[in-house]
Amino acid sequence: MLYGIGMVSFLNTITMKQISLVWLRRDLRLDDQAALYHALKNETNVLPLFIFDTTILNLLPNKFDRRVDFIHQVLSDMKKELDAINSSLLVEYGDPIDVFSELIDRFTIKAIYTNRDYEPTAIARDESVKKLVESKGIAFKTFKDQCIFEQSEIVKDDGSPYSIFTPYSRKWKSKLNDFYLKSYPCKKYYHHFYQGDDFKFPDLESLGFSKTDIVYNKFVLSREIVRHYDKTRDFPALKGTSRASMHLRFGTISIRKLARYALDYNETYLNELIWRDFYMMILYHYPKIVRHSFKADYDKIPWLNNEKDFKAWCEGKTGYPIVDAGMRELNTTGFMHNRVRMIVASFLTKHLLIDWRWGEAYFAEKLDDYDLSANNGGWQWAASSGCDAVPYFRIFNPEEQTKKFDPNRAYIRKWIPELDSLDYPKPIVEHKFARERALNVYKKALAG
DNA sequence: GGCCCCTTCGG
DNA sequence: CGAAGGGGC
Repeated sequence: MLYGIGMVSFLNTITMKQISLVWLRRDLRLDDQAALYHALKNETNVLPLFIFDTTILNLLPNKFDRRVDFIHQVLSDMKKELDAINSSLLVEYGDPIDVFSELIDRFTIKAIYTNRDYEPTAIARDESVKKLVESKGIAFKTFKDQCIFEQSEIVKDDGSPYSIFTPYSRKWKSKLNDFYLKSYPCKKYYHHFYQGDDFKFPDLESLGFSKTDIVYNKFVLSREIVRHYDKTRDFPALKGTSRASMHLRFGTISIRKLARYALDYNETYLNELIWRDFYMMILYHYPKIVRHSFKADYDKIPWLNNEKDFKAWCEGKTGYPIVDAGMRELNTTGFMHNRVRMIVASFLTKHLLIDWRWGEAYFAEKLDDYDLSANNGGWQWAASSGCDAVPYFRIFNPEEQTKKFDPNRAYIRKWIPELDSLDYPKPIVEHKFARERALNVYKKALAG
């Protein structure tokens, strides 16, 4: 009897097709995708896998999360595309280590292909998965896909990483050539996709989440916006930015495609893409910045961290219209124009002397395009604690920023309809007083 | 064996 | 694009 059961599972194993997995994470597309390309080129029976990672999902306080809904919609589209070529998509739910333990028993897996992620927790996760699968004789192969240049590809002549953007970007541009921007021609090897069984696709509710107002559409970059980017990007009332951030975050657009556009049409736009590479590189080399100031001295600042002020900032009730408009845009849509992100971050860290970590955590919760490297970089830039940050004595004046970048107050009025009524709050702190206070607190902390 | 040219190939 | 490698001389 025991012999019989063993025999059945033995037969199942040897008759089962050997497959290779492409573990999708923030690269949710089937074209110009590095890991997918290499898997399809080198292997047969290639099956894409996505894991709804409970170690991430369990930390999301709001079950109406646009990001989870977005991923779910993207995967649903992808599955249709794969179904159409008689292939499939494997979607799992759980801690990746447990999921892979289970998959190793369920399938005969030859190799796992995936694209590198540079966040410390992702690096640790991938290390432990690699250890697990390699102990079972399964290859674990990783590729560069998220950025143009990663890790130590752009370093100073002595091999050390840059911490100043301008020389970094110069080196970046000098190293760039068409080959780095070339699209990975995945379609050429589509016949190597796994053929056969259809795998169950979970609905959003079974993952513990609910439908939101987000609708996923394939991202189309506007050539006109990129062409005029340098002239329009700072005006939040205009449609002057590419709105690519969420697609870059989840990989529904290829960075190479955007960089080709940028190179052809607008240098300023290209620089913004280089900032993205720069901050990913910085996070890779200095993972301590997740919790600590890049410039250690700045962790000596005695933040006031007034809860009432923080709440007013979060809710868009500081009495500073440009700040409040930004926060309301964020709370309502999950997005905030980048010029306004800088203004609200400067206001929180300098006017209110609230720890940049509080602001960053709030953005992490609310931004649909939230990305650790870019957000940490942006917050530490505004707080002056970061690499190549704004100097501490440069404090954005909200009124001056408004005059320059929202002169007709069109953006402000869009988000604050009650602006001219008594319902709109008085400023929670006076600008001149707050500015002097910030200067004194920063100066004293950095001197001591 | 050494050099040059041309093709291939990598991310 | 630029490096590497094969073939011809």
